[in-house]
Amino acid sequence: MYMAKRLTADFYQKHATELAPMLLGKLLCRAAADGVKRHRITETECYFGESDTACHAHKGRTERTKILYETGGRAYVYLCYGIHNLLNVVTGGKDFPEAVLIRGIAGAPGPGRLTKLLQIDRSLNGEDLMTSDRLWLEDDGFAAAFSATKRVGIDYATEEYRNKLWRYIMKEEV
DNA sequence: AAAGTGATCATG
DNA sequence: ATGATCACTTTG
Repeated sequence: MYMAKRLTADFYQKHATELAPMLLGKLLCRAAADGVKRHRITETECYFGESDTACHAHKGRTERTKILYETGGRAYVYLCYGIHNLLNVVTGGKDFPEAVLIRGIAGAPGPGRLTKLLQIDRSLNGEDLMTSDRLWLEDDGFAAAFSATKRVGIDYATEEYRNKLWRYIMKEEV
């Protein structure tokens, strides 16, 4: 048996392209009034650098995107379509913008649904996942099989980047 | 298929 | 100050 342990700095400093599939099967942990809830991540998607036309930072550093340029291990939460809070994990080294969008957890498919369930909103933007007592990630040794597909909802990106297989979906447990 | 909803960013 | 644009979800 493997004790769940919090993910640490060296893990988050990998590139988003490498880390996105590794986040599948990890536990998204959220402190609530009635205790800590843990949810297994089932779907992720990565956004990688200013050259990625789907990445929020593709037009450079702004007030909203500056968190993406930080060293990996922070949360990037933003409001999408005026309604949904979307949770990303900032990855990689300092001054290179990249992140992994958490698109689904067990029992709550959809990036907007899971944040509603876990009550994650922009007050958690910038949260340090390595030290926070409100939001963090753990590894309990679960190894996930997965498939890679194209990202969704990014019609505005160039064809090259629309076609990247940067969405990772965990296969059903058997 | 289309609305709902509001922060963000570029433009004036 | 204003307007276009969205990394979605729900409803019909």
